[in-house]
Amino acid sequence: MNYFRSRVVIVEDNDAVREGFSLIINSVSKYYVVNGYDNAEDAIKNLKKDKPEIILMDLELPGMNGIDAIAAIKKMNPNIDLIVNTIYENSELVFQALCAGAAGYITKNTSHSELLDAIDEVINGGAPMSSKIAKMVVSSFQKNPNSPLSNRETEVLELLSQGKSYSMIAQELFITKETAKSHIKNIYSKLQVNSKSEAIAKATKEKLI
Amino acid sequence: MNYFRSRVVIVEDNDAVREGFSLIINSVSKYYVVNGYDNAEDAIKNLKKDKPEIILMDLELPGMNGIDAIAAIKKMNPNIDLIVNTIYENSELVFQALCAGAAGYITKNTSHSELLDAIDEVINGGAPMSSKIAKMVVSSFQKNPNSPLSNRETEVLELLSQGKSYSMIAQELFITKETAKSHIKNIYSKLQVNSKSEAIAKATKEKLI
DNA sequence: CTAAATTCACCCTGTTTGGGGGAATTTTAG
DNA sequence: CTAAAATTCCCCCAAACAGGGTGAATTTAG
Repeated sequence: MNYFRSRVVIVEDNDAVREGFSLIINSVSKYYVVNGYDNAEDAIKNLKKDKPEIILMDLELPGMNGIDAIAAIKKMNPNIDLIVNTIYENSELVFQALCAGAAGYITKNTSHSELLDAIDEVINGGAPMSSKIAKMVVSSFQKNPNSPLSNRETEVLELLSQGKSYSMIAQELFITKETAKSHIKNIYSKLQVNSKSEAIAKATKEKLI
Repeated sequence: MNYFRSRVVIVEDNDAVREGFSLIINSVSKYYVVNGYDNAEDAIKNLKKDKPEIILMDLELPGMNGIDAIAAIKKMNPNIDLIVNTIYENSELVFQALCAGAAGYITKNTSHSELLDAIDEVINGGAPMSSKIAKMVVSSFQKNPNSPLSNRETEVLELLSQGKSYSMIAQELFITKETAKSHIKNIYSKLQVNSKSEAIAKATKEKLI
């Protein structure tokens, strides 16, 4: 009778929490917790046997950390959807987890029904996120409004970041190469860098472009 | 008695849809639709008078388009939260809207209760997104698994993208400058580019790094 | 085990970039 | 109106980069 239930694996080092999740998830007929692990290594070792469609993953684990585990699992089987479930709302961790391949990221203050909603979401091809996480993710697209660069400088930097040379930039902006160079010099001085790629790196990091 | 109700403005060119939204939003005591517009220009003109906390914005509008309107409104008052409400699930538009400053993005097949939930979400500092949109946004963080580059080449490219020079890359990887150069030449050939910044631009676009 | 791919290394030459100046005109903000 | 910022243009020189070619040791995949 488990033929039509989605297979879920839980990786969570706190036994009480892990067993709690199991009960919640098994309480609905759509899902079925095939196994729970208190570390990533064991979960990975049994991947082929467990054949989960979904993994609920803690980040703070003994031994291999959750981020590396996500990358490893995604490499073994890209079809598995991983939902991070952690106390951390630290932006570094969130982006690392998503880059590693997490499909969703929910924090531990989530209610039982929201946990089940999150699983429903990934099953339906969505990306469940807690409120704060979603905000962080969306904000990461938005430019820094306090850019030290002038409009023209930003325009030049934008073209630089597209891989354009001085002369190509000059052409596109209908100015001479020397003027483009002058803008670039000013950009370097404002950003305190001294090369194209450094400028692009810094501008990307600070969301100036 | 409207003192404690959040002020909402609706920008939507379809009269029936706009009036429908008004009814739904006004049906809950937390919100209050101060005004509805069938174009962005009028909405912007009346921003100071309307003083909305939230704007529900269509993208397909006569005259100024929704993306530019979002940017303009955010520039005038960064505190206003904009929720895009559109039929488009096109990735270009989604990212443009978020880059312009949208706090949320929901598609038009959303139910009345989900619309109200979305407004609740932004009020609480979240970023409401339809399922597909959230997936697109999260996927945008993930690397392309079919990179033509070798591991070493990816490593070199990563350092390039951080603004490092040939010699710095050589140092960090414990190889000679000439070897680093050799890798970079191979990268250029594989990506069909011929400069650092072009390589970075292409690699970023194709999510190779 | 063999072929292919990756990693490493060197040389030479021409182009692009970066750092140092200086200077005029137009816009913007107080 | 006026001072500051932004935008435009120019020159010279040194350093970094790109393109060409060559060759060998080491891993990886079939």
